[in-house]
Amino acid sequence: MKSDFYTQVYEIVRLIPFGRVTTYGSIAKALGAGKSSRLVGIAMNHSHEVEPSVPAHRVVNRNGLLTGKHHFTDALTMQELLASEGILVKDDQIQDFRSIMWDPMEEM
DNA sequence: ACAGTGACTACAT
DNA sequence: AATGTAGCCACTG
Repeated sequence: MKSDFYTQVYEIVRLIPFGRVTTYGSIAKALGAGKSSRLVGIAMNHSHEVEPSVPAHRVVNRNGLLTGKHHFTDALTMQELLASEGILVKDDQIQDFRSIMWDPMEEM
């Protein structure tokens, strides 16, 4: 395998349930590399060229802010995808973020 | 092999 | 509360 780390990140992101979100830090911690939250973000940056596709819109920073929305085709794509899952987004901020937060550790 | 980079976080001012 | 600085580490050129 040529980049197990990225692959592991993608796997976890695909495990995120419909209508839920998680954070970069949580994913990093689930991989046993709690200090590599930045790498998770970088991995997501390549997620668009990976198969099968990864629901990157379900990954936000620890504040529930859509920091990576500009990396999507259009700046509003991420918010719309979330909205289609019943997740309310206001000014790039996920509403009731704490309630829909999903911890990947729970599935491990 | 070395230096730069980044969809993050935590701490400091 | 808001802004700035500093660790963090796998990947790329």
